[in-house]
Amino acid sequence: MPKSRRNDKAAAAPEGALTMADLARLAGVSKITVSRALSENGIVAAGTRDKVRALAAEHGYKLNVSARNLRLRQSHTIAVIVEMKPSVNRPMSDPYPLELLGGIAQELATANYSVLLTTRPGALAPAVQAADAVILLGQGARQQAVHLFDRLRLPMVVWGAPGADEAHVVVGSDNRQGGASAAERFVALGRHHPVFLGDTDHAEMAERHAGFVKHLKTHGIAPIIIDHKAFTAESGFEAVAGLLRKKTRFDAVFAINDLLAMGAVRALIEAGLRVPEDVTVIGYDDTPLGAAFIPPLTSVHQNWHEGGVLLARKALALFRGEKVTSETLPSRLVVRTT
Amino acid sequence: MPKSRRNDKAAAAPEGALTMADLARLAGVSKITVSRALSENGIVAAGTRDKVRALAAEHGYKLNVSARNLRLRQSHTIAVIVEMKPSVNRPMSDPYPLELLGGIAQELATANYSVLLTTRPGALAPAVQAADAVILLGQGARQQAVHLFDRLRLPMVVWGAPGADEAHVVVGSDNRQGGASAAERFVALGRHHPVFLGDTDHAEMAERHAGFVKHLKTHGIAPIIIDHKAFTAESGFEAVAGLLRKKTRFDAVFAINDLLAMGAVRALIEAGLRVPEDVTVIGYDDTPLGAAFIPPLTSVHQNWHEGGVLLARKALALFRGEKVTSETLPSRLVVRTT
DNA sequence: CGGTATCTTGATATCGATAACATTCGATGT
DNA sequence: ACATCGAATGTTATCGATATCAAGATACCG
Repeated sequence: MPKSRRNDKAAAAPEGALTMADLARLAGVSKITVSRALSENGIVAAGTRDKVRALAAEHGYKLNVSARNLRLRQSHTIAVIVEMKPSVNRPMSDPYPLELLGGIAQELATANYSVLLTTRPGALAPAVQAADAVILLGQGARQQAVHLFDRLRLPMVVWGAPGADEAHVVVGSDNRQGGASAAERFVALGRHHPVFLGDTDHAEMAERHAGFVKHLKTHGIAPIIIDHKAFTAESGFEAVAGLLRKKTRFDAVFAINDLLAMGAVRALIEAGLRVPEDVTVIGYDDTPLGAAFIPPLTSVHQNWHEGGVLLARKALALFRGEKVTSETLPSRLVVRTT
Repeated sequence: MPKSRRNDKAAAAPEGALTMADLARLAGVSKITVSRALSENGIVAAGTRDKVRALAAEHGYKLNVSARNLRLRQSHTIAVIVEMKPSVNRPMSDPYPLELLGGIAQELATANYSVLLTTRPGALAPAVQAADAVILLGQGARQQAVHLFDRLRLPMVVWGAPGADEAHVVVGSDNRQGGASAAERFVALGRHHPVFLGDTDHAEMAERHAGFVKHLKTHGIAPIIIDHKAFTAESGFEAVAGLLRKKTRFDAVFAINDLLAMGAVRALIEAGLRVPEDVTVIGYDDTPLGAAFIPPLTSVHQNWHEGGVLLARKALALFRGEKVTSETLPSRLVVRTT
């Protein structure tokens, strides 16, 4: 069946490829009238508009996007650059980028925009450069981000921690508050020897750390900090096992990641301790896995979907030349068993 | 700064928007020569080509994709329709769609194609309809898929199980073989009372089930089948706990998913059984989580990245009118502790 | 009934790149 | 020396939609 496809094109225009000119002929009006009738804000007599729209629907008319974009000198496209390979920093095991993408796609679809997906190496493709704006996911707001921005010269919005780098519009979760909410719970539970588990170099994690430490300080508590580069359950296990071996005294663990938290819980249970009675544990990201974990993990939830929606809106606003500011989404502690 | 953006456009073309005509003037040749010089297979004198290319690079010339696509009557775009919301069948906790997407994006980028990402509701957007082909992810090869195909009238490739529905080109993992490889290992380990844990209604899972059962049968073994709709660790835990309560005799568990497998392992360990000595467990998908689990999970690995690459290639081939067939990727058992 | 305001529609030019056909020029053969 | 061939480049037309400016139709006013 597909064999003749190529020829179909060259031979007969029909092929279902109706143009505005065709519609115009059918309706007995001019091209431009069809254009106006089909557009949202075109000024046409109600009767004409209805007739044209009916015809368009009947014949399955499809707008030629390239032609419109060429004429309007814009692409109606937002490029999303995602880091899709797993790495030390991003175990990929979480749904994070997908949920963000879902939010972005949904929001842009309602605005009649398209999502052009690329990985970093593909960012120099002409189609990307023609985008109306760029959204950056999973790059960590600094380094390469700036670089790409310079090269592309496009309005850009970044997901991450609104760090010192205020050159970009950044959307991200309130990691500081997330850290604080964990601290808050520990205080409420009367824990006095909390442990922080995670990489304090990473921008977003550093925020969680800062919020955590600060809140504890107001209660006169200084946590034990375990600066851990890896993000796996195994490393969480090891870290806590190490503490236990050294007979360090602690009664609470805040991990910057559900995986680490799960490893920590395992280590505690294997050592014969009770969770949460002896040691209470809080993770981060509120992954489905943490929720399905046994015992179900208490974790800080980030609203990724909404984050995606926000990224999309800001990208569009930026393109339109509106004033756009960075924004931080609230995170909230989801209390389960641990 | 962005305030004047709109006017910039209307006012001065400069704005970095160099066209072929501009380049032609600079190089002292005609537009078409520039076009040929910049294209891969244009016939131009080597000297001219180099001069033009140098100029293009120097001035940062960017091809206007809309114009090219309009003229060539194709979009150089493949639409990827993904189900991005979590569901009973797809816990989203696995990297599955992202890795596929990564493979697709990479392959299409090298072919100078763009990836247009949409969710199902966005599939009727003009930009999607203009795509050269469509790739469907996470829809389960039947139902809606056909529907969309009819509506869109586009070459289409689907990720999933090459079921009875041979109307489409389907790329997927060899789930039957995956199931068989689990059975094979159980046999090799001398286990005689294996359990199958998973939803046999779901197309892909049904394949795993079939392969598993069939291979066991050749060794005269009939597994216990637990037809389980949920895909969470908790439900895996419950299922195995139930078996233990009923004092069912079993020495091996094959779960169609790492989460279920992890739950199963937990149930076994909590019941005082040793894994893998008393009961050996095999999961599916080889997720980073399973690998980081304690004990590290033995699991069937699917090559998603390659799957993405294949989907992309087939989509392109289909568009070009070449003959394209469904294809099944081998899966392999990754043996770890369990 | 003339004249102006309003509404609706149309003719033309244009966005930027490329295919198809035309042309120029030097080289080669006899 | 002339005809012919082929490489290199140019001219023109075109893809489909829309902004701009102009014109026709209708209504309303005094």
